[in-house]
Amino acid sequence: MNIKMADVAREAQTSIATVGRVIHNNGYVSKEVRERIEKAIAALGYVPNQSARTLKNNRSGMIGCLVVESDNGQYYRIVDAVIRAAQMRGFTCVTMEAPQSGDNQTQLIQSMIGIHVDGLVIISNIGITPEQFALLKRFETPVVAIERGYLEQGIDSLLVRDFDAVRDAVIHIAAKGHRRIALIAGEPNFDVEKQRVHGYCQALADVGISEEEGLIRLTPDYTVSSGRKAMDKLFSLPSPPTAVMATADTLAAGALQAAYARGFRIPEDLSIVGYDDVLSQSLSPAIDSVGLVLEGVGDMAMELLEQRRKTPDHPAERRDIHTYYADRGTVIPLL
Amino acid sequence: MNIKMADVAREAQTSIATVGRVIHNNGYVSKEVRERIEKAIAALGYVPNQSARTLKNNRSGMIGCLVVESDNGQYYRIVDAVIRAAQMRGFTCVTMEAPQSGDNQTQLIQSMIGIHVDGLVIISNIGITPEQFALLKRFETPVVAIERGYLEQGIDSLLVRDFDAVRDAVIHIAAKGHRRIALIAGEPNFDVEKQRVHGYCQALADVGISEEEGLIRLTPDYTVSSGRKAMDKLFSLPSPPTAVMATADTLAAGALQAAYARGFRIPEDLSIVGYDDVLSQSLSPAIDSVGLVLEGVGDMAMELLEQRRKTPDHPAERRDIHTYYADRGTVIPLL
DNA sequence: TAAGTATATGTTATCGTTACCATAATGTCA
DNA sequence: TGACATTATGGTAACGATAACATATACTTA
Repeated sequence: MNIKMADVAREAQTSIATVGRVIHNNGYVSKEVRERIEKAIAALGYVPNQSARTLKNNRSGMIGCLVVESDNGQYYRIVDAVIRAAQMRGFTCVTMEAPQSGDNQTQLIQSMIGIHVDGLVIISNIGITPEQFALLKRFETPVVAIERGYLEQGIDSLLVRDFDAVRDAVIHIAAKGHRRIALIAGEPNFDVEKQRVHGYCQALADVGISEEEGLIRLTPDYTVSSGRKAMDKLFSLPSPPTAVMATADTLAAGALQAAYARGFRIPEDLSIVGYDDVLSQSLSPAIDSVGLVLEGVGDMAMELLEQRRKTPDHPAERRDIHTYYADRGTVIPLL
Repeated sequence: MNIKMADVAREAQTSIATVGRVIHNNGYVSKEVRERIEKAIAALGYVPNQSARTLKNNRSGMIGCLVVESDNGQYYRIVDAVIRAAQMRGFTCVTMEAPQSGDNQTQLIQSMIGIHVDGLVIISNIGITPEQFALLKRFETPVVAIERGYLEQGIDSLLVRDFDAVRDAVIHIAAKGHRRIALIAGEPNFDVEKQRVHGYCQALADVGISEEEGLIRLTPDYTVSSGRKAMDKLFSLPSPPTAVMATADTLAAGALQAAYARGFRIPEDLSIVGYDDVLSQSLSPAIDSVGLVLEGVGDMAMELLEQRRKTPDHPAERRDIHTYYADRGTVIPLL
């Protein structure tokens, strides 16, 4: 039972065109007719057919959100921010998830084009191919990338300054007198993780500590048990670290488990800092962590899309997702 | 630059109808023409216009996912399951989030109707009004509810057997000899939480322990700090509990912090069980928790929608989201 | 050979909304 | 009293895909 404008027009004894004027609140409509139409809309429960509108207007009111799966699994917080920001501006968000496979992505991007999204947010740390971007360009779909950048391909990107965040955190640790600072990180296959490892190294260089290979543990994934194993390895070094920086809260949580298993106390026996600030306040004790300021992320993404829509040939822009350091007292001065 | 079937037809020197036959792989098409058309589709980068299809077919290929915000904040895992299941079946998922306000929901539901979703999944623990359901019914939109049920309103519902899960967990605790078993739960304003509290009480009755008001702590929210405060209160009882059941991992995490702050050890000094199994394996020690089996949830939702579409007047059906008990050894026999 | 069927292709009304165009009654100013 | 806005309303051709219908060969089979 689909009510359309024609039904409303009949009910209000007027024409489709006039109903359109009331709905869009433009043109001339007499008070009486307007009231009759409004009454008819309410009575019939008329809801505009979005497909017909999209077909006619070439604008769908939809924003696509393409998630290429990443191990660190924090993406849903970003998706959430995007959905909220889109909704706030009257857009609807369609979310699609791509397993890492690859060619499947092309299909999903075609679906996005098919439903004629007014903008596409890509959340990923693995590659979208140049051909895929070309496809999007052909359909004049504004695109913004989050987490991993594609600036060189002319795509506006919204990135975390992972390098700076880790560097600052490690400098903070060193400032408390620590000299043997370990790093537990994921495999630096992805740009994000490379930046973090690099930030750690830079910090050491900054404060004049020489890098020591044994203090860097790269795990195959971001699981708690990987963190635990990494910390175990660190503890069994001839001279173990007095502080540890983990590039994920899950890894830090594992490190904590390893420490407790050996009867160590936090932070007395080991200073520790996590990353993402998603688990850290739940641990015992709540630990320091680097968090992302997600409030503005959705809005920034929407702004970039809007800007790109208006000026499609503007050079690609990079914006920062800011970080904060949650100090919970788990980095203490070395005795 | 929008390529349509007419463009493909021109390029392949044939008619729109024949292009349609190739696209839908039905009717008769000669080998040569088919090849010409396929070549043209690839060359032009033709992508079907979904809006036009929806308009003509009255099917959008979209599933709506309406999230009415709940405090416990685990909803995104369910959304994720729904998105995956929808995608698996060739559907696209549009997600909308409703703040608890209320009337805003009507607007979102109208949007869903406007884009002509083929089915709507409602994830919420607060109310959708009968009028809103009536609206959906008028547009013949199949609906399935997750987390909170609306069986009495004829809506298929997918529910967690919270009552049984908590009851079983508490019985498990009691079986180890504990008699003073505390409960840390949220305010039972929502059905979900009521069920859990009720499950706890029932378990005590089952094993012949008399309920003791002081051992039940209801917190205003599900934050870690609320859990900590609740546990603090429990510890300051004249005779504190020897075991505690929390209805959220965050609450359990808080309880753990409170225990450590007093120098207690887990599980030697306090047996503990969490809920949701989302944080618990990251804690030190990893604690027992009740988890949800989310694998099948998306599929069940899709099945119910499909069923409802085929038989709109079938009586409302209830299905269970199963739970599991993750035993990590934090419930130990009472000495 | 007539009748029927399998193969192959093209024409066009329809879905619901929009926006441009036409029509016409009234009001206003030189 | 024309000329021209202003107000008010209605008709209809797109948008792109679909499927019903029309048409026309070639191939069987009675």
